[in-house]
Amino acid sequence: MPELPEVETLRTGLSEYIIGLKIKSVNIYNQKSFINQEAINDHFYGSEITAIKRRAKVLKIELSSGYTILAHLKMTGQLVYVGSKVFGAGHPSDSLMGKLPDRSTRVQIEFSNGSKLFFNDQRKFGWLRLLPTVEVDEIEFMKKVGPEPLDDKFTFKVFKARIQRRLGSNIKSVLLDQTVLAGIGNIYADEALWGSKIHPETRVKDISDARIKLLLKDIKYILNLSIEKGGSSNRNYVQADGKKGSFTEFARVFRREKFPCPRCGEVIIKLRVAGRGTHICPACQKLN
DNA sequence: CACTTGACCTGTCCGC
DNA sequence: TGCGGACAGGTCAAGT
Repeated sequence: MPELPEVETLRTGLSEYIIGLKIKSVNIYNQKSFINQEAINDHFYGSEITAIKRRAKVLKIELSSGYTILAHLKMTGQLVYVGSKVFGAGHPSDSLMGKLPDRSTRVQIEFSNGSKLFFNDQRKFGWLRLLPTVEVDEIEFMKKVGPEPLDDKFTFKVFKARIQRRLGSNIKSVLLDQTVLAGIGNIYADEALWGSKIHPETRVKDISDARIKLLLKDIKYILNLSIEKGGSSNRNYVQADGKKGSFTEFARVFRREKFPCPRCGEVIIKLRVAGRGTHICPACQKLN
């Protein structure tokens, strides 16, 4: 899915558009895409959106009813707001008027002012889940998920201790492990490893402190840069108003196999690590 | 434990 | 053009 920068971009966009709106109705086209539907009648209809937060790759849309909609987009989920009736002609979501819902729409939420929020998800892996706000941080995922990498408290010392919980594992799987740290996925794992010149199959115990320091620095750099660019839009991801992010243009190795490494000119290759397509510069990122 | 594979789904792309 | 297989930004469960 959407990794941390994409979900964060979505959080910002949605906050601008839907905070304060009142939920009028909901259409659920795919039952599995909306968990805990039994709470809809009493805690969904008529409530207002009060805040939108993010933890790891999960969005928390808080309602005045004391309930929260959690949203996980997984690989292909989108939350798209169509609000031309509110913003008038020329709003970015204009181009989507009349195009949604489409065959990938799993849930449609209509607000009392006539605007709509669409949850589209080609592969149906993502979900919305309605539960009491006080229970959000008690669910299994929230309890076990690792720290936020962009938090000021996420220092070298913390990062090192977190990754060294898995000393014998290759660094790429560890970066993808959400219980070690939150929010990194396949794109930013590859980008950060290239930035710090670490081969993705390097075992954690073989990485020096100096290198761990560089890796942390690059993780923060790359996540912040991507948020600034509105996230990556390789395939399915779009922002809250349907626009694409531009980070992909700044990717240095991800899906750039056969292109030259921007640092040394060597040809970028693609491998399979941790069961995922993995892109490296074989000259910059050597194993040992 | 660490690691792999399969499952969940749909769509696209590539080679024959 | 059609068909089969591989692959796609994520996470879980089960198997080795």
